[in-house]
Order: sequence, then structure tokens, then C-alpha cells
Amino acid sequence: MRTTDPQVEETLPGCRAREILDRIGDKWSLYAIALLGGGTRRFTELKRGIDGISQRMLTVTLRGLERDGIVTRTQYPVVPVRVEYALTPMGRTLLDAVHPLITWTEGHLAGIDAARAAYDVRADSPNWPGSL
Amino acid sequence: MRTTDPQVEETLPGCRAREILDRIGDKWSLYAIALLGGGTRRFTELKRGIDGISQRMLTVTLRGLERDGIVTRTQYPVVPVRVEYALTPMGRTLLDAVHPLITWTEGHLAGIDAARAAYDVRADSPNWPGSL
DNA sequence: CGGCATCCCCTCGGATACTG
DNA sequence: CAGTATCCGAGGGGATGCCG
Repeated sequence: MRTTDPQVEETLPGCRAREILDRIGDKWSLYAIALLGGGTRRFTELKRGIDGISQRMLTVTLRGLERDGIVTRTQYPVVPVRVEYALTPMGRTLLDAVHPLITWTEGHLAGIDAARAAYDVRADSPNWPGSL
Repeated sequence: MRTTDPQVEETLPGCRAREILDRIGDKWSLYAIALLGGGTRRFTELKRGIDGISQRMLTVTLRGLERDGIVTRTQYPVVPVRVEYALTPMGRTLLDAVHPLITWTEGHLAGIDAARAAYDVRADSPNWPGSL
């Protein structure tokens, strides 16, 4: 997953932000990052903290984030195994960069839902797109 | 597209930002938003400006953004049809909220790619995950 | 010009079962 | 506990063709 698509690159100047969406835009990464923003967490803690995530997807997500240098994975040689995840310094700056988006969302989700409802009402009305 | 998934909601306090990723986290929305940040654009202008996007996906993307109140669609009653898209005020604030992420990406993409390369080298090494 | 309809492939991600 | 392996369905998204 997280395909590093070679095409579509030099199109929008400075809009390489799409590339970060390839990393954190998936279904679970942001949850993991947000949780780890609160400090080091064990695998099972993350699993419990991210409602609805499967074991497999948690592993896949964490592997991807580790690969990208956003989280670290520390395995302790004890039985049963103990593995701890934490944000790297870069991961922490990423969380900071995402924060405005979180704030924006909190302030505008209601507006979006309203726009949707209005749009859907129009779409369901008998005459639509409604000429003239 | 853009499924408003009813489950997975009250998990991470304040991490409803996942919900905005459901809106702009798809493959093309951010490109369209970034382009429209430069002003009103016609359909074909957007198509040319977003390299690799298909006609269908541009339509789908713009419909979604329109539905969410992020862009406006204005159709002029001329032949051939002339349609113009622009950011709504809310759309503009969204672009502002995304800006830190764009900046972050520009500053850290190299670091991410380096982390990846290092990770992949380790993964390809003969003994891995490397016991002891 | 700016769509919509159709077909179809391929990836994401869920369920389940097994391992050190 | 913390994974890995396998199977499989849903849907995101590309290609193509037709329409007002």
C-alpha cells in the first residue's frame, strides 16, 4: 500500500502535499499518529485506542509509518513480547502540521454537513438540475 | 466515494480530522482545491492543470467538493456550455488549513524518502528481522 | 464544452486462522 | 502479546463511448 506513484508529480507547484496524503491519508494512520502524540504506546494499547481497527491493519499501518520514519518500533526481548511505538521527532512535527486541519475540521464539519443536506435536497427535488 | 462512515467516531477526542480526510484525502480533491486557490477555473482548465486525471474523476471530484460546500459550480447558458468552478469562502479557509501540511511536506519529503530507503535496505538484508 | 453511463480491473481493508 | 498468512468482497478509479 501507499504506492509511490511515479507519474503525476510536476503538475501543481508546491502541491506535493498530495504525497503526504499518500502516507497519512489512508484510513488509520492519522488515528495512530494522534494517539502516539500522547506518548509511547504498546501495540495492544493502540489496538484498544483505535476503535474498529483490525489487528492486521494496525500492523500494516504501523509498518508504513515506521518505514517512513514517522514512528519508531522498539521490541523488548521478554516473553511475552513487548513492543512499544512512539513518534519520531519528524512524526511530532507532522502532528503539529496536521493540527490546523484538525481545528478547521472541528469548526466546519457542521457547515459541510449542512451544505450536503442542502445539496441532497436539491438533487432529490422533482426538477433537477432544473433548467432556467 | 467519500463514504460518511457512521461507525468509528467517538474514539480519539478531537481526531475528527479523519472525517475531513474522507473529503479531501482522496486522490484528486487536493489538486483541485489548490488550483482553485488561484482563482476561478473552467472545467477544461482544471483538466489540463491536473495531470493524469480523467474526465470522469474530475467530474466526480468536483461534484463531491460542490456537495460539501467547498466549491461552487456556475453554468452559463451559452453554447457550447461554459462552466466555472471557484472556491467558496469555506473552501478558502480549508486551503489555509492545509497550507501547514504543504509546507511540512516540502520540508520533510526528502527525510521520508531517506527513511524509506534505509528501511528497505534493512528489509532486503540477508538476515532480517535479525534476531538477538 | 462539459458532462453521464457502462465496463472492468485492481487495491484497500475486513475476517479468520496460525505462530514465536 | 504481537504479530504473519490467506482469502475474499467492496468500491475507487481508469478507459471508452454517447449526449445536450
